[in-house]
Amino acid sequence: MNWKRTHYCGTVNKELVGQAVTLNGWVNRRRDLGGLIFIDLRDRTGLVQIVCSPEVLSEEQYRLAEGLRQEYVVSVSGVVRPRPEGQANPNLATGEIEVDVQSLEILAESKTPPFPVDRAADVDDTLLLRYRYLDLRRQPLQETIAARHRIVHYVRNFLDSHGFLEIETPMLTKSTPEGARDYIVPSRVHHGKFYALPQSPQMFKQLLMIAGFERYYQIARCFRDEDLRADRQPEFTQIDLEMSFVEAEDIMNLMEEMMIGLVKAITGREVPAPIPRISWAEAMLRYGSDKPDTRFGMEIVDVTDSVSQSQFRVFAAAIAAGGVVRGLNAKGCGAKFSRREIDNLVEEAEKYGAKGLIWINVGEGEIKSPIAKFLSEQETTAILRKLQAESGDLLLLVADAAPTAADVLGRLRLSLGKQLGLIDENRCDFIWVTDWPLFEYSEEEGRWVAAHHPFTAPHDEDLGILATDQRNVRAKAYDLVLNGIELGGGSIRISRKEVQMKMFEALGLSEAEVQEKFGFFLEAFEYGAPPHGGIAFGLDRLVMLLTGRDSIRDVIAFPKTTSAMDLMVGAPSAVSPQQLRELKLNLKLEEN
RNA sequence: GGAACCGUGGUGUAGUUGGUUAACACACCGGCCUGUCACGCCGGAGAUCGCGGGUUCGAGUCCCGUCGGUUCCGCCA
Repeated sequence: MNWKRTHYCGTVNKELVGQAVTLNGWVNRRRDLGGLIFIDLRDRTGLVQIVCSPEVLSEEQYRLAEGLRQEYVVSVSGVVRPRPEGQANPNLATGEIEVDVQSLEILAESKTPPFPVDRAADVDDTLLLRYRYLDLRRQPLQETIAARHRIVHYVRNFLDSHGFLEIETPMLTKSTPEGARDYIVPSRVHHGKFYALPQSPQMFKQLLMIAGFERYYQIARCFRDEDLRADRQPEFTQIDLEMSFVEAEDIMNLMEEMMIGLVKAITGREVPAPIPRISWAEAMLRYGSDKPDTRFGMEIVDVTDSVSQSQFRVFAAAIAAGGVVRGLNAKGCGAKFSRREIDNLVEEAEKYGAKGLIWINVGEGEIKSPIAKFLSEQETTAILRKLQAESGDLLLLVADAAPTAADVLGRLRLSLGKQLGLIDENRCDFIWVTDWPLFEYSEEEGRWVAAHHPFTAPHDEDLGILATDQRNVRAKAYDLVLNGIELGGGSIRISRKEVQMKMFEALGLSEAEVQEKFGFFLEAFEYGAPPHGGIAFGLDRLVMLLTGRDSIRDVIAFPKTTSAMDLMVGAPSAVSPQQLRELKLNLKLEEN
């Protein structure tokens, strides 16, 4: 018997009635009625019912059919026929027909699976991950992994049609000082020396620009040895690209064309072009976040000017220290919230790092607030006007240093937006956040560090203050944000050596350090580096959003647990003494 | 590094105030069953309650530790 399939299970339909077909697949479920056996046969396209009848099959073949169990792999040949009157199954795409089996072959038996493969059950993750190949057989994961393929395929086609070349870069590379903790790999040939797995192909893609490829991309695996989250794995994939002879505009325009097309292709949704843009400073002011969720309003308003002369000590002290007073209007919550609920908001704000949260409950012609008596008539009126307060509203104010006020109100805004059901889950709100600060101050290290990475170009107008006024240097950097989630970011890079040297100087790196870490890179810039820039998107997060999953593990075929273990293969694991000897490594494990 | 929640037959759960025989459904095994589709009916097997220690006459239950999972903070672009 030839066991090779002529059709896929999920594609057998009425048009094939009367035709002989051969199907391959797994036994999803069997219903043995004694003298008649129904089997749902499953392959990656779906299910189809096959019928084994003693009137058609030989005794030997029927006995084979009786022995079938879940997850057996079989090949069946038979004739497609309509189901009898009233026996159609509307829940099945192939529910109007069935296959009358004439011969069957067991290609592989299966042990009873450790968890049900054929139906949704909330099984312990440990078990699902240990038997990941069985979990992957289930419909939702099959669909997600297939969607991931379609997304990558779309991106490859798009970039190919725009002249990009897919070029691989090394996985065994060099540890760099800035950024995340590296995964390191010992060298056997060079004792005591280590490779690092790339956190991103950043320097390589810039070198490819210097090499004259002009347009590069890569579906690049990246590694960061940091603690995991629902949306963070230690190895993840970036859609990474770089272009020469372009400005930020060019990259953003091309990328929004790609993203809008991708969303259309995968979800069928129309996203209107152009994607709105907002500067980082404005995003922080209005949304209190560098990745604003623009699916709802409730924007933050600065009222510092209105209370600059205030006698109220909390306001006066914050302003005297160079801080701000900002607030947001929780529409209708004044009338709706109990005192208890308002107190919870205060507590929440304190958890986010605020010294306190001032609330004003706006009533009909009067206000209720613990600070009502400290504010002058004019101040109150100005605050109400700026926040467009109406009767029934609840105003929430924070007086603090600008970054803290922004952060606290930004988080409160998101939390209230969720709590009040203001977020329309069906919306697909992209926004570009541009003009990021080039530096941020690291309290831990007591110096300015690169906000993005040290190759990001500053704005031309800010070149003069590069090493003197780090706080106010803006970068030619842009992030693409979708529904409050950062999808990716990039920048125009520094392409002149003297600017790069000034950048390192501003970061407080010594000449020797620069030579040791980046010498090869700087040298390349002496041989004709074109102006260039690029961007990288987190593929896993993108797939997660486009398929509506809520964990990155659902979009990676073989993911790791929150403690960075692969429960299927059992990694990480000990290595043999022989391997350690070759590497000249001694383990000095601390007791307990 | 820190916090919270979870861990009971193969799977999902129940298990009262600590009380002696750990319950239910599905899956599994055997029998019956020719139109099922979460097939049905009858019967059966299957658990040292994640692991270690403690309190107690007695621990699935209380306490401590530990391992594993998940979520969050720190960390991470």
